[in-house]
Amino acid sequence: MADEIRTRIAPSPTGYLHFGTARSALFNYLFAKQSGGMFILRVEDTDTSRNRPEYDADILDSLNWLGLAADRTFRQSEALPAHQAALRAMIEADRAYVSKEPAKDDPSRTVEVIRLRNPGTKITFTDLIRGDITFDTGELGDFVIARSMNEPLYHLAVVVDDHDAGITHVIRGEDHISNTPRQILIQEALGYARPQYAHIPLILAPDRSKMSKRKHETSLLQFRARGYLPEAMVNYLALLGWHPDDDQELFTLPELVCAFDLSRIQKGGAVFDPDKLRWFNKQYLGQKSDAEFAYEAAAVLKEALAARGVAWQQDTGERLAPLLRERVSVWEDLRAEAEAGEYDYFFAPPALDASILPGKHASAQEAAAHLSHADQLLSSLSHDDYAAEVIKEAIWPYAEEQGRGAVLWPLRYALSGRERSPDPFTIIAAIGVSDARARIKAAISLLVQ
RNA sequence: GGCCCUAUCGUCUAAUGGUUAGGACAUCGCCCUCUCACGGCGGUAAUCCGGGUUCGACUCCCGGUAGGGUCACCA
Repeated sequence: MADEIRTRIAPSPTGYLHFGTARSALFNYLFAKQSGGMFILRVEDTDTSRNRPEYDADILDSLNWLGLAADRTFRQSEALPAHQAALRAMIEADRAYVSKEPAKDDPSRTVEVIRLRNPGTKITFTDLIRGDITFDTGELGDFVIARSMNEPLYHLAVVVDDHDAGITHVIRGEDHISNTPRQILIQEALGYARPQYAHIPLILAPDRSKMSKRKHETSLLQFRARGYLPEAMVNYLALLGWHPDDDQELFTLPELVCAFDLSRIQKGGAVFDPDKLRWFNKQYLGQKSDAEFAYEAAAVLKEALAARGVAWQQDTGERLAPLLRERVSVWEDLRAEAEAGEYDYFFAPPALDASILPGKHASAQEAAAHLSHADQLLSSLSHDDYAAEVIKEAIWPYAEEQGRGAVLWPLRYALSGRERSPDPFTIIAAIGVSDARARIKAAISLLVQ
């Protein structure tokens, strides 16, 4: 298919996959897929001094995790013969030449590098996002395209590989704009057709500088480990620099494929906003089935509680997990809260502070009386395992009559030992009636002593 | 510094000559409520500056200013 659209992403395995690269991958994927084209991954592994196998694996893992698996995968190092052939052709045609010059690291030694014979023309290319961009290539000089016949450099390798793979559209970060004229010069020396270019804006740090691995969290792996969902990542990244023609914000990957439009990509850089990512993550967490959510929440809780030595009870855990639905945006939040002891009281009686126990609406005496009455009401429930609604029905009329604050605060505090927590009925449903009554009795004795 | 790119609420953005400049996140307030969370309702908040062009500029042109990118025998 001569007019099939082919795009590519070309990361180098010198670090964990950066989410800027992930967004480039997403845009390339969307653009190719919406016309039934091909999305190609080329691992640029020619810098042997900086490559690491684990980074190579991480690129693949991360792309798969996002659902952006490539149709074909290449390693740039495999294309050395093609690079050499291109170099020979250029030298033969006198579009490049071997230059003997002092070595950079050791000027006393002479080396041979291969330089492009730069015609120094003005190059204008049409960027699909920014329009025509013109460079005067005379300023570039006869730049080096290979360290030797066996060591092609970036610009040469990119041009040859893109050509050989039949890449029709180069969609990449804005930081490559100034690389484009060099690559066009090489294309012209080789007699290759020019692909279409689209330079997408960069993802910026809050100070509007380029995100750096040093100062910011940029690896996709890290977001995954913190409990972000791939759907949220994809959705957020898509909207960072692109916008549909209406106000829709929630998109699945297939929906993005349909809605995506290169011409609606923003020109200016976009500041990464963790809060909005969290919001997206919450939306997708909310779409999980109850069973799936509870299973994953329980796993996070269990691990965190084990770390602080709190004995996990499976039945309580299973009743607690669904309650977390509206309280979690990202799994790491839940983990952090659990590790800080926020959920201990579901598994062990809390320590109580007698001065807080009565709350604002009741004296110590009144609170004790209310607790005692609540205990009595609970005693009418014959077994342990009731839904929160049933427990509420048992206690609510009394609370209405006596003042909700006066009854419910002491009750809730007696059960949780916390000034902030879910409502008492929910807690009782999770820990069981008999356990709840034991805590209430303990609270009463604290008040009357 | 040279070259290149960019410029709408705090942030992501909509509006491609005529809108009370719209939406989302964040934020604030109110409601719900024993507390927290969730939810509902509402508010604050923006066209970088200066010139043109035009009956009319967020929108087009020019000039400033600001920010960013890039200037390797790295990718």
